[in-house]
Amino acid sequence: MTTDTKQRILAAARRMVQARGYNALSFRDIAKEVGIKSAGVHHHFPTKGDLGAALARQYTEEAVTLLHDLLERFDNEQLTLERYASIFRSALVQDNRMCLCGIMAAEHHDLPADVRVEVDRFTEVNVDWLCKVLSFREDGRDAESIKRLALAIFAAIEGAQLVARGRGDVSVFDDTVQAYRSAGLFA
Amino acid sequence: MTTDTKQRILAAARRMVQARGYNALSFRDIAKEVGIKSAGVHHHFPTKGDLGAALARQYTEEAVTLLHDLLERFDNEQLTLERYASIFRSALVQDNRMCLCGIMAAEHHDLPADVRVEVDRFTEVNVDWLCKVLSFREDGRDAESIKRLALAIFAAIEGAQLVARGRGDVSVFDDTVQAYRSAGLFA
DNA sequence: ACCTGAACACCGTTCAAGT
DNA sequence: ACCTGAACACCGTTCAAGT
Repeated sequence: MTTDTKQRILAAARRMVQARGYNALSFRDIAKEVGIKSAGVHHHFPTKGDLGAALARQYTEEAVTLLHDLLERFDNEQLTLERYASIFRSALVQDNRMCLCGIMAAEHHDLPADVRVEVDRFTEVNVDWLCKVLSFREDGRDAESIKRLALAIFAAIEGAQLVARGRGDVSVFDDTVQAYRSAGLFA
Repeated sequence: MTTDTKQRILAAARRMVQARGYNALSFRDIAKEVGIKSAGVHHHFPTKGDLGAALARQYTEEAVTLLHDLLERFDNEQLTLERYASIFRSALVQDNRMCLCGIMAAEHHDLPADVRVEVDRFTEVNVDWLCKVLSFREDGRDAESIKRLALAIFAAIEGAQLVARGRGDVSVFDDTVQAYRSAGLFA
């Protein structure tokens, strides 16, 4: 049994959104890629909002397991955060794509409510994970201060990805993350 | 003599892009706001790319003079960077809008070449300005290190804006910038 | 359950035509 | 120079109909 239509729709849609955003997501383009008609796509995802929400949900789920694995083989903060940054880097390398939730955050105004919920959850998952990584430190930081720093690291990496993508140049991402490190934003 | 149609088109378009992005920019919506037909908008800006480029050019020009004034009344680094951050903050406060070039960076794939050029120039203007601010420091940093830090500060602030907008919460921006400061990314 | 064909009201864009 | 009306090929979406 081959991968079913629903999964192929999700895969095609994911690639489109990471490359061109939620607004540029087209049922007709998806249909062309999958080999059915656009009305057929609607059978699996009644509205564009349903597709977007499913997309973001799946994306966040994958992030959860990926980050879980990364935390399991935690050795030290620097290497772990380097691996974390390299996840965002790899999106840029793949045809200058962006984090699905990063690009969707920019389109906040056009997102249906249930898509927004998933975008928020992605941020939460990342911030919570970064909190865990940072709590390995022994600098007696309180939980609130850790949470703010975690949010800052997440925002900084999203920003590095956004600016590097705008320039169409991965080395901008590398330089920026390097500067974050030497400035002391993270280990 | 009142403001002419061309300027009113640019003003309406600016508001739309900062709220919903380049892709969501609609000639028919602009026409409705200005009080003419969509074909009339094309008389002033032949293509959507022409309008986008003019928009980004005007936006960057305004940034140039704004940043110039900010540098003229430079007193110390911390206050100057606080004023700088507050520019990006004010966009969020105005109906959760974004930096025009930030949101356009996310749409990089869909931008015509001449729009991309302007988005790049905005980044350059900001980075160059930050370099000047940072060069007031007396820590004997070389030019390359200053430039990387300037790029990092710009990317970090864009990221803070992006994430805060995604959550629809200005306080996320404030917390993040505060964390950048305590982490030592900037004074 | 899964998909198509045809229709709806929208796009950006073009172009001939009006003033 | 400035704008309109009408047309073009596109959208997302709906829905009745086919298998």
